[in-house]
Amino acid sequence: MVGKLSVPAPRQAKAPAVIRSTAEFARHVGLARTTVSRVLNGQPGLKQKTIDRVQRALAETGFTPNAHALHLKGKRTSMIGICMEDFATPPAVRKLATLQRVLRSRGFSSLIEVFAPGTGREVVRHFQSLRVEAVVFIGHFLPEEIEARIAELAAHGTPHVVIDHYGLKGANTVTLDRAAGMEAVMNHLLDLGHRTFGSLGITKGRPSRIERMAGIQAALRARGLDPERCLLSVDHLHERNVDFDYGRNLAAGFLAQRELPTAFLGHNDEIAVGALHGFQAAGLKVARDVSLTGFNHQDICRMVSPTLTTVDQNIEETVAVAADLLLAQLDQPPRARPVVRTIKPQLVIGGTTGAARPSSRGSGF
Amino acid sequence: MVGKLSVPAPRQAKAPAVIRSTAEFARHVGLARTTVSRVLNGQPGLKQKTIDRVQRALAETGFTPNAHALHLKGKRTSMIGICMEDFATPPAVRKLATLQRVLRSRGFSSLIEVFAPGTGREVVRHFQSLRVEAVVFIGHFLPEEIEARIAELAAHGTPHVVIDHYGLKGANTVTLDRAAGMEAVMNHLLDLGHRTFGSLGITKGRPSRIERMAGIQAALRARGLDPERCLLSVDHLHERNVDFDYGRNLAAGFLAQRELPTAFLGHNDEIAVGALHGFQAAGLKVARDVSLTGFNHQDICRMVSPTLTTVDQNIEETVAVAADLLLAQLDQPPRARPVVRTIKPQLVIGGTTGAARPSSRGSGF
DNA sequence: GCTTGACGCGGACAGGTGTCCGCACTCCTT
DNA sequence: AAGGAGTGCGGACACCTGTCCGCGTCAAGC
Repeated sequence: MVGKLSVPAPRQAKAPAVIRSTAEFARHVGLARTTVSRVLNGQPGLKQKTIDRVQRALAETGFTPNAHALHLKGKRTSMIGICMEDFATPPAVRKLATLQRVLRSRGFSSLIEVFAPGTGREVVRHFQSLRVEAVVFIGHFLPEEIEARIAELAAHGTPHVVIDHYGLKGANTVTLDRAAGMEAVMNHLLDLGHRTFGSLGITKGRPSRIERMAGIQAALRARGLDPERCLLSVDHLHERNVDFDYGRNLAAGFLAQRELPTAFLGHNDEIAVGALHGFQAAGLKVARDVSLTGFNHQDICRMVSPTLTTVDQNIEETVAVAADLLLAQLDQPPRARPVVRTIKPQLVIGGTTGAARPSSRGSGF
Repeated sequence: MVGKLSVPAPRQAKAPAVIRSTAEFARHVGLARTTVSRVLNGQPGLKQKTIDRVQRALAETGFTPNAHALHLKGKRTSMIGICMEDFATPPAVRKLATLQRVLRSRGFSSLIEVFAPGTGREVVRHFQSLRVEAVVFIGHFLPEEIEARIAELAAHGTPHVVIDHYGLKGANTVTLDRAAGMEAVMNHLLDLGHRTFGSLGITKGRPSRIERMAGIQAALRARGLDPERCLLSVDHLHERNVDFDYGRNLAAGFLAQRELPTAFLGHNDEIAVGALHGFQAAGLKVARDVSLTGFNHQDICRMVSPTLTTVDQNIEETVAVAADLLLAQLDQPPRARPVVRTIKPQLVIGGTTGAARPSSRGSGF
């Protein structure tokens, strides 16, 4: 009775072909459709023997009620739409993985699409047609496009949350406080005696209180230093294509200059690792000759030598906050104003940062 | 008329709240439900003016027919269930990303779940209840569990394909020919004069013609060499936890031995990079003193110095073949016998492999 | 002004589900 | 043996859609 799970289904069975509805299933069991339905939904007033009969047939045939019909009857779809910028950014993938796990544990399934420029309308329409209960955006997008989509979602009463893209109008947002991250990095370096800093891809973006540059400037000013003179850059000289190569080129660019900062701030870990190789190739000993930091705390930070000082994104917390924010909206009337939460990152000290050399090549300081 | 996309919806509009059905939408437009339906489905016999009226309202309200009701009417769900082993393995994530893109381009959406041991039944049941059109498995799973799930899918006439897990009974499979990959690696190293090889995590798994060890042995035998004497291992001495650390530990393990092979075969890129650091920390110059290879051709291969010689998985082809195999099953009766396809990988030569030193520490050869 | 064709309306059905309700059968109890 | 509780049956409805069909309406052509 139990071990009868033969693999491809016996050839000449009385096989009810494939059971596709409760009606067929009931016929197969020899009961009325309503009776089966009552068993499936745990209603009282049924003999234990009958219940067992249905359960057994259920296990044997693997029949499952049609989720679409259930939804039509008013049951929630328990589907969450997730829009990814791409699958190529490791931290974004980690957020997706974490989010999927969290949603799963709360009984939701994840419908994942890539939200490429121009396809946004289509993607969101598709989610709407499937009546997803909410939509999550992970990454950075074209502001006008995502704002339009969020407006559409709001018009339909579909909750949403944006992870990482800060400053969108009308958007519930959870994002890392990158300023705090850079401030921690700067304080670490300043404590080590560094006074001149090279930017590796960190540029002034749309100014905001949580943007990287804001944290750098705040840390410098807090010690009475002038950001204009302390922070150097050769970013404009190089094209950003592959981050690793970009980092190496930036390092070479700095080395070609007259004045060399004592510390370098990588926009992310790949760029920092690229610069690490650039410096090492030039014969410098990183940490002793120059200090170097990354951002994101990816696996690669531990896979280089010395290990990279970097900033951890606190992805678990980010996703937990985002999920809470999202699910809290499900059974409530839409909020009047969007909610914005920032997450504090954490400095991870590795082997690429050390005390500033008393006298570098002369920094004009 | 067109620019009226105000963001949070005007406060005191005559707002038809949220339009959830064609009936409501039709009422909003001022037409009969059937008329609207005809417009939506492009049926003839309608005045252009009427069509325009509906289209305009459609654009304004963003109404979308309920996909679940459509499916109930017989329309295909166009959903594919994807079971991932995890999100932590970069090559697996790249396969997922590629597959998602390919499926999207063919009009299918991806429902992604993690197929953790013990949860398989639940996951597949969930897919079945949503009436997905097919299921893809990416990664390695418990053989009995996945075989049972595939049998269930087959019983319901749901097509499937397994990517990467070779040797499952009754499973349509697309997998990399790892033996061919290792054979290419070995021929490359043999051509460079190497005769003794250290295994970095490559063990004899379930023997099959496409398993790594088979390729190593084939290459050695083709040159009249004895695998038993040429291939050395200290794998058993160390615990495999974090691959990078494992690789470094293995390198240290070999260095502690009396005889040092001239070439080392990494089970994957992380292990190889770990070993690279291990060797470099011991003062060896990789490529000159020892050669080293990885597997998978991840980004990290170019981010170490020297760049890692490795094997590319040909992920694009793998996924294309898998998708074709999957979609070909959609409109056809189930095959009697499962289809198994193997993909040829490609050697990528980097800077970690070089000519064998004429006289190593003595290899007993 | 009348005929005719074009066009929109509204009722009906199917698809799978859960639930309600009246009915009939079975089996136990007295 | 008869009453009654327990239990299963089957019809009906709603959910939302696409489609068919008969009917009403309106405008154009003569």
